[in-house]
Formats: sequence, C-alpha cells, structure tokens
Amino acid sequence: MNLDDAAARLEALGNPTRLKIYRALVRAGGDGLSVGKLLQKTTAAPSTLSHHIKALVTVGLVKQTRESTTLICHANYDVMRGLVGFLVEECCADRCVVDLGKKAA
Amino acid sequence: MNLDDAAARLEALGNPTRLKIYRALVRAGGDGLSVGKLLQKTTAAPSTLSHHIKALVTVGLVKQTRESTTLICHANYDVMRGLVGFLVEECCADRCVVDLGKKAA
DNA sequence: ATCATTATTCGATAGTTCTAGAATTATCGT
DNA sequence: ACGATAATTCTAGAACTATCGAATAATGAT
Repeated sequence: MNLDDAAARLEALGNPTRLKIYRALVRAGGDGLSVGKLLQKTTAAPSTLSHHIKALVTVGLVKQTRESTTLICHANYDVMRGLVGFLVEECCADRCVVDLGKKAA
Repeated sequence: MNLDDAAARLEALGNPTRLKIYRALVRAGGDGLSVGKLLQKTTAAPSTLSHHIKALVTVGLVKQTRESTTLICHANYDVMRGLVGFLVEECCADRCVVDLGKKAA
C-alpha cells in the first residue's frame, strides 16, 4: 500500500461516526449489516449515513453486496490488514509489535 | 484507547503531508528531527508545516523537546502502538494478525 | 399498475481544514 | 543591546466536509 492510499484510508477512519460504522461491521462478523441496520445504530439522518458509508466504500474499507432491496455492508479485512501493515512497517520502526494480550496506551 | 481518541489520531495521520512527517520522524530514529530539517523535506511553507506538526502534537503522536533555539520532534511510539492496538483489537475481529514477513494489499 | 420499502442523490447551509504571507516570539552569539 | 536564526501565531481566502430535508431511483409485493 502506498502512502497516499494509506492516508486516504486513515482519513476515512478518522471520523468518529465512520469509525463506529466500521467497528459495527467488524463486530457483525461475516454476515455484515444492512444500511438500515446501521441506521438504527446511529443518530444520523439517512443521507448523512449514506455519505459516510460511501466514503468507506470509496477507499475500499467496506464492500457492499445487494440482497434484493437491501444493501449489505461488509468490512474488507484485506484492506484493513494492509493498512495496519503499512503502519507497522512504515511508521513503527520495529517498535510497535503489538502484544495482543496486553492493553496499550 | 477510546474510540474518539483513536479517531482523532487516525484523522491526524490521514493527510499525506502529516503522514510523511510522521514517517520521516520514525525513520529518523531516536534522535528525531528538528522543525527546520522537516521543512527541508517538504515543499510546504513554514507556517503550513507548523500547523501540521501542531496537529500531530495535539493528538500525542509527536513529542517535542527544545534544544536551545531548535525544536526537536520525536515520534511517540507508545501512542502509535496504542493506535495499532485499537485497530487490531476493535476493528479486525482476529482477522488482521499482521505477518511482518509478508507484504499485504 | 400501484404502493411500500430501501437506499442514494441533490441542494443548501454551517462549519472546518489547508495553505501561505506577514508579523511576532524566543533564544543565542557577539 | 543588537542582529541572526528558529519557529509560531495571526489573518484571510479557497476548498472541502458534515449535516439534513426533499426529491429520486430501484426493487419487491399486492
């Protein structure tokens, strides 16, 4: 992943509403969540939510599949893995090997 | 790290200029880089650079130490480690264990 | 065909961010 | 004290982002 793509993805996640959306999709697991279900989880207007989802889809962090009238959103783990990989490899200098068993600052 | 702090830090890194600044500081290692040295590495005006550095300092990703008239900037690895930890723990659902030996998407 | 449901797009507004020049502050050396 | 160097703050304009209501599109059910 190049720096500009990484920055675009970090920017997409760098908004509390969108970060919550993304986290909800991760927590939903493989089934994902429809836009309607996501709407129930926020206080945002439909148009606002759509706007934020689009931002996540544009940078590849979220994929969508249609199920007749409802759109299902899925977290794209490959892209997230790539992003975390970028941060660890380019921005940690071997000082950020994350110990999953320990809470960090 | 809570979600709002994580979002603020992701937003800080979500700008190509700031991401380059941060990466330069990581690559500089323990000695860090002065604001003047950072200025040489960008095409931005001094006031613009200062603005971006301040954004990184505000969210804790960068620390500064004064050396008489020059300010030395250092990457704050603890915060980056915390941020990567947040992404892995909250936004990966155990699907993003990064293999450092393999390049990701 | 018509209606209901699901979601997006459009249009407008308020607020924020990026950028840079000019002025300012702070520290040092002489 | 003065001048030089290092960096920030101030000010302002242009561009972008977030938000929402209203209108639109797309699909499915009756």
